[in-house]
Amino acid sequence: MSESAASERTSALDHPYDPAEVESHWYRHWVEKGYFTPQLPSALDDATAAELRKKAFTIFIPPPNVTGSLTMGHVLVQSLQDVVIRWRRKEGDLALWLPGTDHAGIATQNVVERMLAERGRTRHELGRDGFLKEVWQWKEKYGGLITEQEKRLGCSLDWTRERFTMDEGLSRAVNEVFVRLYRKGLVYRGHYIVNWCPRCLTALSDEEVNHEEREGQLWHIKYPIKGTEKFLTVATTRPETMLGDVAVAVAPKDRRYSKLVGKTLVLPLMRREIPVIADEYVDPKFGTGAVKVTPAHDPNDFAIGQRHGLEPIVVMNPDGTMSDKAGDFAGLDRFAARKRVLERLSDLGLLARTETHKLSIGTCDRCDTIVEPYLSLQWFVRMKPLAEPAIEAAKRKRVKFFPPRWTKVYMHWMTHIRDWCISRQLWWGHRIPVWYCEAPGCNEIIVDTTPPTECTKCHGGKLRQDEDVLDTWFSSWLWPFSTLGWPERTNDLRVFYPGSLLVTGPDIIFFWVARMIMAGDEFMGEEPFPHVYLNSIVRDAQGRKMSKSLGNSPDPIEIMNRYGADALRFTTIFLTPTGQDLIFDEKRCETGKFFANKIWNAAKLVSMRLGDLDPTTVRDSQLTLTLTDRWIVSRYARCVRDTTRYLKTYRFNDAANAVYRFAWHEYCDWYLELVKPRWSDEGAVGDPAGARTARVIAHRVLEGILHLLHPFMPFLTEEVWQAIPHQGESITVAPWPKAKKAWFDADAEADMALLRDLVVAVRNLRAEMNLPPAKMVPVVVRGDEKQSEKIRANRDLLAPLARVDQWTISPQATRPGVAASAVVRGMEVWLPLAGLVDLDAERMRLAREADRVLGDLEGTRRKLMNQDFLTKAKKEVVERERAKLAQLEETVAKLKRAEEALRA
RNA sequence: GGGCGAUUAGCUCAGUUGGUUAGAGUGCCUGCUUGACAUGCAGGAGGUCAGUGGUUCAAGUCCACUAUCGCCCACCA
Repeated sequence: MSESAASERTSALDHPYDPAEVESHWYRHWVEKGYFTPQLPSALDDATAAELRKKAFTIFIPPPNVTGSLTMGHVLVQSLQDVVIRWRRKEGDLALWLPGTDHAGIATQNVVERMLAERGRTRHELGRDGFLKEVWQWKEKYGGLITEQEKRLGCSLDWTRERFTMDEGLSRAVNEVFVRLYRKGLVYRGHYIVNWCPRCLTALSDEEVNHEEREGQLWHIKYPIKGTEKFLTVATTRPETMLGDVAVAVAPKDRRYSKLVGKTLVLPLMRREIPVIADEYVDPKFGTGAVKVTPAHDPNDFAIGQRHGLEPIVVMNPDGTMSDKAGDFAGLDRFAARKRVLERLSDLGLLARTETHKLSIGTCDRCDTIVEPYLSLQWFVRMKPLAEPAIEAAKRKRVKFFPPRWTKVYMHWMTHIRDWCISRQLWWGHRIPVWYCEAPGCNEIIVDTTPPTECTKCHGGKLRQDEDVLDTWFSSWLWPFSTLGWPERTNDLRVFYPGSLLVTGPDIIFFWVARMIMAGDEFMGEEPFPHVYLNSIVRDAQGRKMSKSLGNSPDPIEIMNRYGADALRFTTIFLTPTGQDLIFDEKRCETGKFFANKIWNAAKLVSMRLGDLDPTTVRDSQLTLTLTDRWIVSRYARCVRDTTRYLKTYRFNDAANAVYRFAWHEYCDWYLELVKPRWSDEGAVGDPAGARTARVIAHRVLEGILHLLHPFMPFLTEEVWQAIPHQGESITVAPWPKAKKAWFDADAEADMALLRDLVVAVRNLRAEMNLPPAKMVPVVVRGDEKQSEKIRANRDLLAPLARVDQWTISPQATRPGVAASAVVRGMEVWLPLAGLVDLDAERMRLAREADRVLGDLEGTRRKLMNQDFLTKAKKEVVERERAKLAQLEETVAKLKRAEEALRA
């Protein structure tokens, strides 16, 4: 490398670390270079496809809502995926991370309707087409916000393959799936009780309803028995539904009521005559043992009604007001009606009593309105047949969950699966591909992927498409293959399906994960991914889930502005516990920022000291490794091995931790400090080979750290890597480090541990004695031959770290008069400090230390006196205890001697 | 009503198949403008591992029960 290049290089790091600057330009560069876009040949024969398939590593992003903006939850999920995909890319895989957004039917429609409301308009004024035009406009304008934020975060997504669930291609897949399932008899239409949101005015699936336990009331109402003065008392939590009662049911074997079965009651307030029937469903022990039957407003009652041939009466309108079938109460809101009904019953003396009662209440996932069980005509998917292969997949471990406990949650839902209500009374979404012939008397239903021009039966041209759209998740569950071009057998589909990993929150296991597995099995014959990693839920310092509505989620963009995207990513992952929730506090981002700064400065130091040496051209044979070099190389190898291993098992925080600890506390704190004297210019004069080695090793390990850190901190690592000597055009695509076996050096690690302990002991003594750091001290060490030899050989290395100017090291060394002392690995270490030592304080310190050791010694001694331990414990454990005992006894003796010496 | 998870330093968490003195980050205390970094360096204090009982030579780790907190599932009106 030339002079000028070298100085240019140095200047790149020659200013303080500024994340905003570092993160401002790389993303565009990466995208322009196409690093995130795996290329396939346009003509792809099967053999080549199979080859590429082996190299492919695919992650499908959980598509965020187009209405969304980045939350801390997204930051965590996206960062985790980016870590994996960047790591796999560096490992040489054909890595695809496919981006996109979800049209989010209800959520988006709500947002746009709110916007219209601000302009004083409603969607009904605009009409269906006009409204949809508004939504698309809105989507064009704001739909890109979250994807821009993903770029800011550094997500290495392939934007050339970006998808939206309402894209033409994905819509085709949706229609195809609907039609196939219909023809297989797995999609059907019918009148059933569904969850109805009176605010959103649509049906919901069971998963879109949240159940909350609330304190409510159980009202006991007296129904007069026709032709008598007597009553039959029923209990209910929703008295307004009595207006739609068509019967009262009792348990068949309930003696109390057996005489009443078949008799007629007069429904209060409605004066309708209804029968008393017997049905197994009724639990005689609950309430009064008599149940009012309202088939149009309760799923159980609906079933009872069907068994007994009772006609349901719908007493409520879709918006939650009472219908014209509700007599005097028509037009009242359901809760006003409830109050009124109770008042009237009370006036009539028909309210027997009221008791408090815990009940679970269903609310709309989107708007929190209390959901109403409501009889209506909807489309459903028969789920049992789809669930079977998906259950097998988990049983046979073709799909594995991380952490594994989520498997149970998945299995429980799968084995208790119920049919999926997929029609929504909305405008924004995939229109159901069903047409009804309007020719008089025809009634033909046409289900097809493309709009028919005439009736298949009567050839009439008057066709009306079903008004409803499909549940948002009906497109999301196809995501892993619809995004790749299915139903066409595209090259992308052949190479990238199935994917490799899914990362998502446990809250959408049912909504999305389970359904994707079912769709994969059904339409591709193969599960969409072998591994599902469920990430932590992000909570605030008080442990509350971070959410928009609570307003307790900080804006990630602001955090990035303050700390940097790298810091945010690193911190989030560093903090996320495997399988537990993440408690996030913005201030913690300092961890990441300070670490980035540390790396920056270490690189600056190394870069400065390299001078005009280009370490990438130096061969191993030109190096002469010292103990320090061998040690850091060995520790580095360990770090590479550990980090890679943690990534493989999705222990992301451990991976981040491993790099952090090694880079900071081994490489910076010890290695760089240890080599400083060697690679200084003076050192180079005396020992040019040694100086070169120190520079090259420092550079190599630094570069290795950058590689390991790159998935976590992409911007910083690219900037620094580009600023130091390197080969290749981007760290993004430079190979992931491999730990060579030969790098592991147990001897070097053991020797360094001894030297480190000694340095720490001396520092410790200095601190206890309140010696200023500038003051140099003499040190006397008495250890065995081997220890003395090691220390003597490396004393120049230790001198600057321990601030020692004069060493006495020998097995025969003696106490130098008045001294502070310590025992390290059996070695006695003295700081001769006549006049400086506070004798009393030092004696007390030694006594305390001896006490502590004595405690351990007692425990060990007791163990070794236990006959059972000696005979039953493993031999090496006993041996270890014996060695420990000897060592402890020696240490105590030495400490005692030191203490006594101070008495004299 | 079922199921799951958590309980280890002031705070947030590690702690593999039981086996040296239970670790890390952060916070706290002390001392340092040591030519990369005060976003730093060095040193230190701080824990009866929620409780009880059991298995074992040996339990933070395995088993049972209890307590507290959190989450999920469930059509008792």
